[in-house]
Amino acid sequence: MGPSTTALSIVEPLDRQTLGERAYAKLADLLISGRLAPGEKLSLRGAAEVLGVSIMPVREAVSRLIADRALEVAPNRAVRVPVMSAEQFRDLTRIRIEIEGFAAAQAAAQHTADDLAAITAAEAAMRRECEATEPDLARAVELNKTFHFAVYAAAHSPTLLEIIRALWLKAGPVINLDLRANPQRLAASGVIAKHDAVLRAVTARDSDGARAGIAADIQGASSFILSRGGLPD
Amino acid sequence: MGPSTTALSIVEPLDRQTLGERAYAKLADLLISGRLAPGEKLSLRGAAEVLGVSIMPVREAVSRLIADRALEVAPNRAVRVPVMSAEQFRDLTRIRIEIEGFAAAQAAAQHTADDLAAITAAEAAMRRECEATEPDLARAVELNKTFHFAVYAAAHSPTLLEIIRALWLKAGPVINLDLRANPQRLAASGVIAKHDAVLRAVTARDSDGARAGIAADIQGASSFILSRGGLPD
DNA sequence: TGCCGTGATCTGTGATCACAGTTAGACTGA
DNA sequence: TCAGTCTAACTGTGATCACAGATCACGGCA
Repeated sequence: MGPSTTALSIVEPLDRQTLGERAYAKLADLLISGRLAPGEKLSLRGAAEVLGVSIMPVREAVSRLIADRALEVAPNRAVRVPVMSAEQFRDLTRIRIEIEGFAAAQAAAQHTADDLAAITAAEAAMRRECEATEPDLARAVELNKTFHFAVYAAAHSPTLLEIIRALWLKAGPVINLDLRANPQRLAASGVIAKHDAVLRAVTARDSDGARAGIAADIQGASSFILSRGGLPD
Repeated sequence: MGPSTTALSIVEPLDRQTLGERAYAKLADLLISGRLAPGEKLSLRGAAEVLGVSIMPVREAVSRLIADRALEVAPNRAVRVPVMSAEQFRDLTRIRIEIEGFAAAQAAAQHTADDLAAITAAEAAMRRECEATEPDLARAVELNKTFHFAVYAAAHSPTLLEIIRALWLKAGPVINLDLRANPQRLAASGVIAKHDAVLRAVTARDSDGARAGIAADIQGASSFILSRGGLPD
């Protein structure tokens, strides 16, 4: 054994994440942050070379993302980011409002002091970035995600959190690609005001208010994107 | 080309599903129908031999199921069906009621004549099996699944359907294992009456009624299982 | 000039091999 | 008889090879 049993009992965990998991995390991040555009093709061997591993870990990561419908295989066997029709996007928005709204309501009812501190901090960081003279778009996208998931995490339901993560995997490419094309949406659509409403509702343990706030945030972004008409069908 | 161009235009589709998909479908069916018990270990090579393929397709299937939390890898790297604590099961039930209830409400509002016919037929088949002199348990489980998904399919949302399928993948082992141990639950818990209530609500386009009916069905089974106290923690 | 066959190169899928880590069983020692 | 050790047979993970199908560009024929 080691030099000391007591020392071992402390250090133990030793997160041994597999290469496949790391590849999945990397690809998932690219999707959620919208750096992989809808329709973009993805080569297993190409991705493997970029990530500096063999194609085996990439295969596992990609097969998981395909199972989540975050990627798809074309009839030609080519792997690509799905192109979402306007109707599909409306459907996804409806589901997000229902499920993320539910999570926000649960968060309002069940949050702890730590949860509230995390949510408050995330809201402040997001506000600071958006009100800066020259906002960093990539950072704003990241902070938006941080805020939402700080709220959802306060619902204390791992299963629910996982479902929402899968929804963001699908919505990410569409939403954030659009945001890249229209940076002014950050200021125009009143994201900050809606986040503030959510924060205040959660603080007041107002479940209906939290649900409505999240719904308004999601619906706002969705309507903006649909109004631009960039989606097929 | 072939002997006739007109003939080709008819036959074309030719579903070429991969071995990995078939392995996934097979394993998923085993989980949903509860033939894989919580805690049961699963060997990649063993499963591959049973399925008559190499371990590669099984690896893909298993990694997808692990991503869905329908399987888990123990710290020893052993793959097994997760053992769910009572608290986790309560959490899962709460989410199922919310999401499957939402799907039922949507189904009530948006179903077509074909949907209604499928739901009606599924309800009748389930009733027939349960009221038989000696009901076939495995068949009853299958028919219960058919009825629920006939309802959910009427919501016409592929994304929602996929989420629910993932939920059943988690709940299946617990629910159907318990059902195997307590076959009398089929008659005792009033499943038939609840399904009938759902059918009537959907027919009447009563969204709230459909939601309540599904919620009662899920809650009924969950309460029964929890009352038996077979779950750890 | 326009079109079609053809081969090189890419794709994902599947099989096989290699490896580190764990586990269980048998064997040895007292 | 029992405790300890050590080997042999597993486990999942990763790499490499093999293959069928798809894509695309080049070249020859009409």
